[in-house]
Amino acid sequence: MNNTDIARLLDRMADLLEIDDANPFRVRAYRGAAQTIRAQSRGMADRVAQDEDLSKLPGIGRDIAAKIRTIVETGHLPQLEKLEERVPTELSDMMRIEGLGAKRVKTLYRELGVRSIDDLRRAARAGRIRALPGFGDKTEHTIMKRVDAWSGQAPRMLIAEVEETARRLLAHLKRADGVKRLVVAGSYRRRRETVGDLDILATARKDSDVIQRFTDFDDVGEVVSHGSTRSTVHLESGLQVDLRVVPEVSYGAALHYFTGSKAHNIALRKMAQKRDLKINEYGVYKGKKRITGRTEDEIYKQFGLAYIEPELRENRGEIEAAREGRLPELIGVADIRGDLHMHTTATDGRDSLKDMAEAAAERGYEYIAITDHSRRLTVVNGLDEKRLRKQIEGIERLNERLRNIEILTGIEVDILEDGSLDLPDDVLKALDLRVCSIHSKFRLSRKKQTERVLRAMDNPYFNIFAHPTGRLINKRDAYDIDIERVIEGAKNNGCFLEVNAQPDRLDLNDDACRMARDLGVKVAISTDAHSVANLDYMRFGVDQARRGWLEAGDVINTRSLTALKRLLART
DNA sequence: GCCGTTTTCGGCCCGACTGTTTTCAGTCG
Repeated sequence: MNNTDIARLLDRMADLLEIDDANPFRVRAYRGAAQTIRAQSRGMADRVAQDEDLSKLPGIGRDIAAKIRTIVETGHLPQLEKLEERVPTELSDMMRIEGLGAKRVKTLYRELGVRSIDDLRRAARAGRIRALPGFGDKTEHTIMKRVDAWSGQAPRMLIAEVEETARRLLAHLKRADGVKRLVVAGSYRRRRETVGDLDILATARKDSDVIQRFTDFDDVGEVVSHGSTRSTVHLESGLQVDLRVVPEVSYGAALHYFTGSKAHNIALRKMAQKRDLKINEYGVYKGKKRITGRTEDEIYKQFGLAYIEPELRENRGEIEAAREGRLPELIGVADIRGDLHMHTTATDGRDSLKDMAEAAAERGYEYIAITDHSRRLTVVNGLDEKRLRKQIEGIERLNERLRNIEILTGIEVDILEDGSLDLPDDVLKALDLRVCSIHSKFRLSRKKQTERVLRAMDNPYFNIFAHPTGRLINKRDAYDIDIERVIEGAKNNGCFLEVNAQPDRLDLNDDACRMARDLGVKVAISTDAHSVANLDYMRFGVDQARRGWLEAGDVINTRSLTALKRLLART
């Protein structure tokens, strides 16, 4: 049971309770707990195994903590199963259809015996829904449309995938009359690795046609709502986009409100309550009087807080840190001096050594490392000793010609099942740097996988552990590994961990970055580029590092070449 | 069901939009 599974069970519990007319605050408690769990990158199973007190997590008390423990230990939630005897569990699925909440689902069930999405489709087609109290022709029609378009859970999209859409949409909206500011808020602005929808905030004159322009956008598949200050659409791609329009004086408050996270906003709202103030999307209010809200900075100042970067707004201690003046000074893309993981045509890269080096120089880097795969990865024509030595010579020749960038010789060497590295020490020794990674035997036990890596780190030529958990977002789970022990192993051996900047890896994730920082282990942010274009992934890695509270000093490829070489020497 | 340096009981965010309603309930974020 991973966190998503546990959160899903709690959400289901909330749905069924709501249909069952339970106390609404009790329902909300389950939803809140599910949300907290989803926001954790560390597994609940892990915490339970460590015997941690789950009720320390926000929104999780004694009761739900015990339920989580039960779920982890048995895979079941007895209270949910009890409830399912009375309320069909599929009703919870029906609530995923937009426009259907607990009340309507309950009516459909009680009046028409509709208990699944298939039932719902049949009832809508037969025209039985429009006769129900509170329903009508239009509602029946929308339900039919949405049921037909229904494809199960809409997956969160990679942030890199939605960026292009966001850019085009903003460019389109910019040409509306009377629009002043346009910005994407929400998890996109917090730079989460995936986003569920896009939240666009605009400030505009009252008579602006920005909302009309929004619903007229080429890619719009369905206009869900269209009011005077907000509108929601679904794009053809399935992505939901919300636009909200507020007056200029409310810009800061609205930006803060719609950037979230929800947990961060709630924490701040509680601070406001204590001071007899109220925060909403229009400003900070004392009674009916708006006292601030033009900028986010003003709002934080109002509560005696330093400005908190969007990437930190997850209610993971950033408010306390802002109060005590100990927020990190987050790393930026401009701090990066080189890229330490990339491939060429020698293995599975698309561009030549020379092209990669020149492209890196164009991006202002002082150094790069060429790290093609090692021999074990035969499918990508991994380098054996002979071909690697040849590549080293090629790099030496190129270094003599290129003046503005230094190419480090390197390898992405496989960590074999027994923890040995895929090339002999005397070969590894000839290189400037070794990136080590796992590409096989993903399914070892946690103990074996962890020890495999720790043993590999004993090799004096192990520098950087690449994509340390092996996860591919939306495609493959992380292999089972004790990342805390791995970080400690890196610390003991003078090794580093990678933040792989590929948009579907972003591995280490934010929480693990923070753990590394807390344990005093530095990371390398690398693109693992397989083409010149991939070099631009760097900013996604930097985003993830920022979410993990990392400063420039925590990242080895912000160092000068001399300082970097000293770190790689493992002395 | 959660939460608490004023509370262990009594609060718990609220504004916008839609459709079905003659003044508002349901849903969403």
